[in-house]
Amino acid sequence: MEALAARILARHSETVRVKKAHVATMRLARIMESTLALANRVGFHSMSLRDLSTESGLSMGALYAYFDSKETLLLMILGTVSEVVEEALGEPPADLPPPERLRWLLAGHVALTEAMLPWFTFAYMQAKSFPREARDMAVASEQRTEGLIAAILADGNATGDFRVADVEMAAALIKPMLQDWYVKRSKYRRRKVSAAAFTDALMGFAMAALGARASVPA
Amino acid sequence: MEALAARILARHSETVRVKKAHVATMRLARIMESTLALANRVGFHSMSLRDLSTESGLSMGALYAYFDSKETLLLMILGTVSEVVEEALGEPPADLPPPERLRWLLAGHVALTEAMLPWFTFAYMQAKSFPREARDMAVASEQRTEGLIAAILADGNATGDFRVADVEMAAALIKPMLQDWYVKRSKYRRRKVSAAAFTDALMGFAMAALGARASVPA
DNA sequence: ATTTTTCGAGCGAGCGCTCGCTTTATAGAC
DNA sequence: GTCTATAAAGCGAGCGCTCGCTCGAAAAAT
Repeated sequence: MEALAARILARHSETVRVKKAHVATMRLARIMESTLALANRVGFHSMSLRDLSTESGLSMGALYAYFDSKETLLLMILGTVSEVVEEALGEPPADLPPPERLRWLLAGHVALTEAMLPWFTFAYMQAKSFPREARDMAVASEQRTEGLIAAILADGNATGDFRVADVEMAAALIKPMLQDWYVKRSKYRRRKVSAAAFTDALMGFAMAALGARASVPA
Repeated sequence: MEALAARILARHSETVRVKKAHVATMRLARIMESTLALANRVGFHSMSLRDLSTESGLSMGALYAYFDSKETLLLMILGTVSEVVEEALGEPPADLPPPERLRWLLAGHVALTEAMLPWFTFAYMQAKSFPREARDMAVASEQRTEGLIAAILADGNATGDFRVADVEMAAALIKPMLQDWYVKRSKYRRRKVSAAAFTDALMGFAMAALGARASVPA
């Protein structure tokens, strides 16, 4: 969490008015934690900054030393999510054959959303009904993920590992399944499905649908 | 739209204070139209009743003759959606073999969400961050859909049409693909994917993943 | 003439955000 | 170590404004 706060501080150094980095990082971490908890409970829009003040233990004035508007607070979170996704999944290992590269991507996405669950649920749920910039950022990040899937499918068609008629459509169908892991997290928790079990099921489902010649070992 | 308004009137006859049915139906239809348009643009919570007053052409006071609170307005929409889903898809034709019954369900769901797109996007996007009753209603409706899929898969396993290891998991993966049609409607519109094309792609994808012995004709 | 429907100014509450002030941390002089 | 000057960080009442909602009166329908 503090590592993520440090990233935010680096990216928004101009709007954060607190000068000592270690203080700013610690407080930002607490602000993010409180914001995610509150916003995922009642929605970002319904979360008042007085609520956030109470939850985080900082005064109204102190909060505004870390962001200059509620929208900036929103962009801090969305920016962090898309940045982390790009870093963790943006360059699939080209040396792996497509089926294993697909598993790498799916497993990585599941692991990442598991580790940063409140961040991803926030980005998915809140971004829709908010200002242009915020929504564009969320849409771009989703398209990026879909593009990563499509690229692997196209490669797999070329190598003969997959037999996919419409690469874009297949990627468009795989992505919502992948997202379901964090969008409907409580459903899988209730059914006691582990991250590994979900990844295996999704991978098996996708491989069969993609006309893969043989299944890939876990 | 007026047919849907008539249903709402029947279900909320106690809160609607306007007595003449034809007046109430017409106004309710306009209120629903305006609400869906506004809420899908800026979010239900951000939509003020003054906005709704302007958009619908009714005064603040007139609006409150049709619902007693903003939350009731929300429940009117969510209730209509789950009611319509249950009526249209609640009883799959038992005489069809499982693969064709699956196609019936998927095609029906796509057609229904296509015909009532703003209603479904509203239910999906807004319900999350709202009062208990509203959220429970949305969750129950989604579980119902997933249950309908699972029942068909189980039947297909019994007849030998499908070879599905985990029926619940397979249904859990198919549903988000199905929902993607209306949740990400603009994506498919941009790519010029028709409802029929989407249904075919989804059906083909699912059948392959379910280990079906042969494909089903459209 | 009476009921039915619509109207919109107005209410109190709560919103995002500001700003004059207090408290806390830091650093040089002795 | 102690004192003190200065900067850094935090505070919270209060601003202007919009919100959901009400209600007495006007308008329309019967």
